[in-house]
Amino acid sequence: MRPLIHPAVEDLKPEAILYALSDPERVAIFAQIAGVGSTGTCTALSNLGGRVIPKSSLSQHMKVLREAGLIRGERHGVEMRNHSRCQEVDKRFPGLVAAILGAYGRPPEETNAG
Amino acid sequence: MRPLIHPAVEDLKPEAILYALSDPERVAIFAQIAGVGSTGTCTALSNLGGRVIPKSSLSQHMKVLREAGLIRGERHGVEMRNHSRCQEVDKRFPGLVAAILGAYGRPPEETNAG
DNA sequence: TCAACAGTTCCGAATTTCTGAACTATGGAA
DNA sequence: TTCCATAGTTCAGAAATTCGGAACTGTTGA
Repeated sequence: MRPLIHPAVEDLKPEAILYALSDPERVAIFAQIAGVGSTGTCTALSNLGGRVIPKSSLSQHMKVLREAGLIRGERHGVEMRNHSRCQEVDKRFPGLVAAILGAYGRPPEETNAG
Repeated sequence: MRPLIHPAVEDLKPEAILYALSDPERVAIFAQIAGVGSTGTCTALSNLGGRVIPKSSLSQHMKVLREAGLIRGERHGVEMRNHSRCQEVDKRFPGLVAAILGAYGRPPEETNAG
């Protein structure tokens, strides 16, 4: 198992963030993680919006979000807990994540974006 | 030659906009078009940032930007003039384009974004 | 009618994405 | 320890997408 990659704030790339959030399924995952009261485990995320996401696909989605710098994953025993890095991203690219979630109709006030 | 497709404001999709702007080459093209004093023709856009973009690739990039609703293309005689639809997009998704261009280090004040 | 020009479409090669199957890592029970 | 269950990752082949040279379309002017 390779170690997880979490880019430093100064290494965040707009193109990676935009690409990660150009997929509605990843946006749903990210919004869930950024939302309040989510455990952010893959199990909790595998059935968003009615479709069951295969776990290999979900793992790839998480990797894309992680390597874009949007979420941070930490192993806790057998499970992985994911939480958003909105505040760090917002420091680097002010208003970006909030504007994107807003465009998708995911009000930033339900998350910690912005 | 198929007619050009320009989605109506109410049909704009965030995922298409994010995808279109997740490629730095397309961002450079879009910023050039959104910038002041650009003719917006393909010829004027084929040599941005030092690399010569093959014209078939450029045509595809323009199509992606057009169908995302970010630019509008109009035939004028033999050439195509492209101009940005920032103001329309901003009405639908306030602050989105400005935040994205800002993240790429393309100050919105040099364009008509936002 | 012809040539030049601006851009589009075609199509094969290269790259990327998707997902079932196999695998790794951790924790708990016996 | 050994075995099993759980959570997620990695592999690998199929499907889809992207890239770009060549051929093409449509317009203008000679």
